[in-house]
Amino acid sequence: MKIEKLIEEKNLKLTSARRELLEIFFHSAKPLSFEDVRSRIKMDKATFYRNVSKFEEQAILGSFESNDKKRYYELNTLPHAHFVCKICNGVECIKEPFSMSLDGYVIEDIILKGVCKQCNK
Amino acid sequence: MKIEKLIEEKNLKLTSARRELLEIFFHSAKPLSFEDVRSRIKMDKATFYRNVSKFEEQAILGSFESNDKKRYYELNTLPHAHFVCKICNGVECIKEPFSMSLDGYVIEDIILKGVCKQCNK
DNA sequence: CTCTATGCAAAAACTTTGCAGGGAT
DNA sequence: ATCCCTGCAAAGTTTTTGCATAGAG
Repeated sequence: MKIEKLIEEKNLKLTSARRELLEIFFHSAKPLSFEDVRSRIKMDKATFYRNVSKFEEQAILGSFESNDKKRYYELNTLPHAHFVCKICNGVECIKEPFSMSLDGYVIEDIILKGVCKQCNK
Repeated sequence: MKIEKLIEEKNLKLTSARRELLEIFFHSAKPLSFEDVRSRIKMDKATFYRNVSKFEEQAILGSFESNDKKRYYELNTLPHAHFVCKICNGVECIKEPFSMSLDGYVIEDIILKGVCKQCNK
């Protein structure tokens, strides 16, 4: 199974906390904050943050800071942009691939801020 | 002078704290955090945050959350993108205008994340 | 058995709020 | 004189760290 493989490749120990955490990310279409994860499973915040940090170091997860002072994490898949709504604070992945270039800079992520479809009605 | 005019237009009182704060923003090429402002003038954090919030309500300032958990503020000028470096946490304004559109969404700001020119060497 | 991971509690970092006194109009 | 603004202190939020115990390999 992919979780076992992923953990083994990175020389980490597969604990039940890590399995549950990765399961959640594998099944989520959106980036998730600690609060989001916590609403799905009981996990100590220290365990959450230590694990997502480790997973980021290992390039399993990526993250960004939203408008609401929370950090959102997601699996490192294809590069794509994110949309953060300033009304509802919702976070969405934008499928369309981005291609923006700036001499001398490495662009790894794009965060678009504004008003989402829902709140725009 | 423009500061007096701006404050009067918005029906606010012109205090010395507000004058100093706006002077700093008028003379800065980059968005600034409380820490940045604090290194230039002595101002209580409550005063800083209450003022920048008020200025944001009045559309005098705009802001965004960076990678370092700090909020950066700047004068509301022409829409432009920002670059946040994940190595040095530096924030820069990107002059080139952006044009990105997504059906149903209102895009007001774009934050590019990655590695800046300096750190890329 | 050894070494890393977990959970709890306390601390850290940034921002917000309450309150009494001060200043702008 | 009135009403808004300021500074200090305390509280609120999210994330990090210390430490003893538990669990994976």
